[in-house]
Amino acid sequence: MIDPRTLSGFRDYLPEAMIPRERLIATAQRVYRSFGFSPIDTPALEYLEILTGKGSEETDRQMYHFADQGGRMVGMRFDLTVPLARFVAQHASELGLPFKRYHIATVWRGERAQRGRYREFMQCDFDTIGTKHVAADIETALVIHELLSAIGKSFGGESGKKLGFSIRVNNRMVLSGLLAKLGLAEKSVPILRSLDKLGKIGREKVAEEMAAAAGTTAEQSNQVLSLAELSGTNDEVLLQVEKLVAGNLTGEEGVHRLREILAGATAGGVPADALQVDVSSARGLDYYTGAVFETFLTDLPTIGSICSGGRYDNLASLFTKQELPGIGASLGLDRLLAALEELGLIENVRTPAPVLVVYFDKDQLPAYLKIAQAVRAAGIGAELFPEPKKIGQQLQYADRRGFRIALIAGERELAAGTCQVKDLASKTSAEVPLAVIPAAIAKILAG
RNA sequence: GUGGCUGUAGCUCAAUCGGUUAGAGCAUCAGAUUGUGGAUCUGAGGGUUGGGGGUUCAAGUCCCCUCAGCCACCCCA
Repeated sequence: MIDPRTLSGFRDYLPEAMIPRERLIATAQRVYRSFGFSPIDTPALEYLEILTGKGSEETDRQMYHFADQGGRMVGMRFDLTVPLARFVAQHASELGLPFKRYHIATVWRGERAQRGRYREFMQCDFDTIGTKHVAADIETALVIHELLSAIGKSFGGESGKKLGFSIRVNNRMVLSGLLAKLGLAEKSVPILRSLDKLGKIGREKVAEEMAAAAGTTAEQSNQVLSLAELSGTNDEVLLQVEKLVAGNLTGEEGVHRLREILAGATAGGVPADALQVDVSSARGLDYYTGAVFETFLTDLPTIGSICSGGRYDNLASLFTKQELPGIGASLGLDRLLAALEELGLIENVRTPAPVLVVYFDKDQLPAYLKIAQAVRAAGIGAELFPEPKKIGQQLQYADRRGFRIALIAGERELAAGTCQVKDLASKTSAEVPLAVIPAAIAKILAG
């Protein structure tokens, strides 16, 4: 016998996991579409040269790649942003700019699996290509906020539990500006990477790491750290940042754009405390050039960011001479799902249909088929139990799968042209004429 | 990819110093004289103790390798 097993970091999805997963996908689709983003898809495999050298050395190392049967070097997509850059460069003339798309698909990363970190997982990306205007930055913040709010309503809404989250905003121009002032512009990648760990390892370790990785002096490290350590309200932080980068155009522009994002988000209906300026948040991906976003769950920050993104103004430059700036973010669907599970926000439902038609009288199959079809015709999912087992067993099945309603009709009811509509949660039952079954069900489902 | 911890039934766990045929609860399935569920009772299935090798008269228990999970690093959704 072959041991049935799955690779490390790769998982099966049982119905109780897949039902909330599909619900999450549907929520993301709805939100993205409501902002005018269009769906696209791209291949899981690309020529290796398309994918490598876009994120960082580390991402190249984590990429799954191999030679195909024809000897071509191919890679499995590591994210959805790099394939998007290729896609837009290839189809720019057909798409027209600006182009807004969403893309919900699986990506693969060959890193060690952990809680909330998998080797195969789904990302839900949305991006706006072809504009540098801050309106796109603002809209990105709005979409992230709307997305997480909608997910909160869809998942904890009825149980009374709230899905708390906070969005951290930064702009890399602020850091680049300061680094330029300090004569460290060339060293920005290692410096940003060290800085990103500030919350985790503390100021002294970061300073040590910067000195080792980028050769910064104590004074330079100190300047960079003093920027990252600023605290207070968004306005207070920005005032201080402004002083530190004063005199550098890039830095001043970064501060200006951060202010515009905050103001725009407020105008767009985002509560003031939902967005937090965090100057130390830099993100490891090298391709970000401007605004940067990260989203953390208030009750489970340790699982990491569940929705991150930012502005990249020259990602497509490797594929085309046309200037294609972009901005967007990605919802980590599987990580979020792991978090929701851990927070107890996922109800144990193993059926996608709310109604079970009991196969009660073995000679009445046509009547049951007719009833089930009438319910479906009304837009409500209905399953007919596949064999005439004892009624008690069928009800037990309905309970365990999480059905909301059972339809029971025996000889007596069918002769009278009626059917019992049983609310499984309240254990109450009403006998109604066959014609009004859908209405009776709809009433229970709505209540 | 590096390091640490862990691995016994589908799940949660027992099993004395290495000592006979590896147990229990939950879950699953089947019943409890055939028109109403989450309870209870009875019974059944399910394990080469993650896999492989070694030490020993004897290994779930000790050693090595390997696979998987968790944690840290790295990185990130």
